[in-house]
Amino acid sequence: MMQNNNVSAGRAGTASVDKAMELIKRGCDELLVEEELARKLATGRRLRVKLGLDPTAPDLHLGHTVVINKLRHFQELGHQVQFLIGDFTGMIGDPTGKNQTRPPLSRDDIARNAATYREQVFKILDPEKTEILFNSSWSDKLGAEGIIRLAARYTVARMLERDDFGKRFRTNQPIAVHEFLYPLMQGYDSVAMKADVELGGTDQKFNLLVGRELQKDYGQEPQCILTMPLLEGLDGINKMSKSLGNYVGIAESPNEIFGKLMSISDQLMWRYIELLSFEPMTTVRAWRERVAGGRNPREIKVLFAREIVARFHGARAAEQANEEFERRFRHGELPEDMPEVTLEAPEEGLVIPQLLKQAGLVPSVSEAVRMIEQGGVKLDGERVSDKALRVARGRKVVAQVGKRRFARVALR
RNA sequence: GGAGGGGUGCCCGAGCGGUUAAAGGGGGCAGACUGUAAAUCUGUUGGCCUUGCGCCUACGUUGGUUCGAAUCCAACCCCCUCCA
Repeated sequence: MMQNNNVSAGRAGTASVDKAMELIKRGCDELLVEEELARKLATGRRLRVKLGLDPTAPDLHLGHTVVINKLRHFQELGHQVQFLIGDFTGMIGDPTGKNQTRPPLSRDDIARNAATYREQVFKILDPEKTEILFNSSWSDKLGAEGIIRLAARYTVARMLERDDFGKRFRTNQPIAVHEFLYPLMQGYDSVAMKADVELGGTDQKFNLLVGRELQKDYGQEPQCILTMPLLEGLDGINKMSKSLGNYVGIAESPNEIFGKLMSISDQLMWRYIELLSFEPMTTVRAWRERVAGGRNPREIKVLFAREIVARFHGARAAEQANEEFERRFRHGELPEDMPEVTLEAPEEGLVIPQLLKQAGLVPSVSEAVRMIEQGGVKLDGERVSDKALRVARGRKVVAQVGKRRFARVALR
């Protein structure tokens, strides 16, 4: 399931450093400072690569995996990943972007979330080269005095360099004092971990840079920072997020993942491939040429969708999802399995809108009527145009609404 | 503490006494087409049934005025802007 891009670890001449740099830079937004990273790589040392995560919301989607994939690249190059669960910083709540405060999490919640992370993340990462850490283990020890000393190392002016702080300050929006602590604590994590590289989304750039500064302050070699773009959701406009419903969850079924990936636009496909595929760049370039030469982009999308399904569910599942998709959407056949329901019918039979509603295919009879009027309803493959149609007791039918909702309905 | 502005359907946003289940846009859904759950075009988008120019629910909350209110009045709740 995990492919090896056969780039071997460390101990390397400039040629392999160059190769490593190409892999590391793939899809990334910004790498600071490039020469420093090249130098670190050239030592042949096993680098400590840090990624910090909230202890909340462990339902990962493909957007989250963009950064995790990059960690994997580092592992392929032989380096050590340090997966940091921010159980201490979680109490502060990163003010980046949003303004709603999160409810504080209990120790149990955090432990459970960490376990879920581990489970999901190891579908991508190599457990042998991954360490999981909790920042409370050093932050708790700081105490009030330690935090004050830490806070003394940074100035308000520098804090206001962060775009959202600056903007809020200029427009008289509130900034709570503790919000300044977040970047500081995150930076202190890098000190405590002696991180060589820290990854994050583009929105994390400021926080990552604070880590660099603090490390210098503590007499350490500063970490390099690597930011990854935020992945657009299925709509191609907003960033992928669960609340917008434009996401592909990595725990979703093979058919769902496959279908959702097939539904992205032909243009967006390339973005997804760049950020999510592990295929070598040479292959991707060849794909682009093929499509530019008139090949159907659908073919490439299939390859990509299969790769992603295989990553989370294995190659067999990917193949089956592919076949199922072909059957249903190219040839318009019935899905492999569909929900079966048994409904009570009155003597004179059950009217079709009721049937659809009771079978759970539509949320209301009004919706059912609308669907019939629009020609979206089929019974045993036959389009239904009469909304007063009754289905007799004792019959078994396959009811369909649109292209994707099916049920096998028995009436008694 | 003072002065203003505002809360409308999934979201944004018009309406400012009747013909308003509420313009327009976004999103969603369906259909056509197709190369796919791409793109494009069209339609649709509160619920219920006895499908009728039917009934119920809905414009922050609660009351009131009126034959009739999202639209007017009162009180309350919440949000925003400016001043201090």
